[in-house]
Amino acid sequence: MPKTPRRHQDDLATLFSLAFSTLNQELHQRLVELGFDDIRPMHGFLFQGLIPDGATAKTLVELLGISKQAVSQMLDYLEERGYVIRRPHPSDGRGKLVVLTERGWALIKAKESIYMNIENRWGGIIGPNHLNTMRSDLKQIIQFVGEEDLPQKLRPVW
Amino acid sequence: MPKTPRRHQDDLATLFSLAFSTLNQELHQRLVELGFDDIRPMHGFLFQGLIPDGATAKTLVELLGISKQAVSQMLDYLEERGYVIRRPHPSDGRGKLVVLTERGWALIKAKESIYMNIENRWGGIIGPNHLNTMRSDLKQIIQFVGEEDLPQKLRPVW
DNA sequence: AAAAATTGGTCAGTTTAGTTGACTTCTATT
DNA sequence: AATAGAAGTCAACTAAACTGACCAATTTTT
Repeated sequence: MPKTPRRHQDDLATLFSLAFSTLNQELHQRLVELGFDDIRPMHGFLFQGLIPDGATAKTLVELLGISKQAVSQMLDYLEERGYVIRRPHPSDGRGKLVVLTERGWALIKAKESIYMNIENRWGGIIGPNHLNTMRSDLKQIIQFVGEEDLPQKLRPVW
Repeated sequence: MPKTPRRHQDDLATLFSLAFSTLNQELHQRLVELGFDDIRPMHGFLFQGLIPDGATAKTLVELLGISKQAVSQMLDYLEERGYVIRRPHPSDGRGKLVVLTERGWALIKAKESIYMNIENRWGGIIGPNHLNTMRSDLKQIIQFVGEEDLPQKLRPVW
């Protein structure tokens, strides 16, 4: 009896999920090698919200689509480890402005360089044109769906 | 001062994540409408492992990339709710064979029909050719990476 | 200008979904 | 027959989200 190992399906949901997982595994593996061993996948989405001039927790809540308490906990974690600092908000006494520290910026740079490397390699597999087409197709779909279904929150994770 | 709402980035990781999230939100929203209100996203990957003739927990562990105890808990959950049953394994007294019930199959059919509908709509946005190209490009990349980095586990979530 | 409602954020406790460790039963290897 | 390995479960723990209650500052209403 031939051993036919169970293969993953090829519906889009599975493909997106595996592609994302692949990217993230390599990213975080390399970040660990560079000394960023305390960063979890979800943090990446938060960091993007802080570029370039920081953000309030409120903004991050909207971006991530999670509760404000969850965001606050993530910020505690990242502040303890020196990636961000919370400063009083310049114009709103209730709020705080979260900004990147030097270490936070170093992480961003490292992330960008790693992604660039991966995308180049992927371009080698399917060709740069296909990769660019994929990117713009995905952007189109996400934009379309985002406009169509305003009520539902579009969050980076499920 | 113009209100410039924070937009998502367009690196591939973000795009994959948003695309996946979009698919999953619509899928689960519709499943709830059809009465499948107790299914969580991760369950989908498990169900795929049960098509067509069931599987052992061991196989599911390899497919999902999580601990066997976690798989066992998921199976408890799904068995309680009538989606699967655990039968003694026909040839290995230690093992059990997990198979889909009628309700389990009904869920699979519903899922397939919903995905087909979504993919058709997406084909309308970027064109069917682009959608097919995207699918085959993703398959190529995942296959390539999977062969290259054998040690690391390729799991459907992070 | 005072009162009321809203907003940004935190504190505390809970839930969900995974983890590890210890164990039982059955199988495979000597 | 003895022992090592594999499939699966039980129990306890952890990570990361959640909800509810609350405080302080701001904005709106009267």
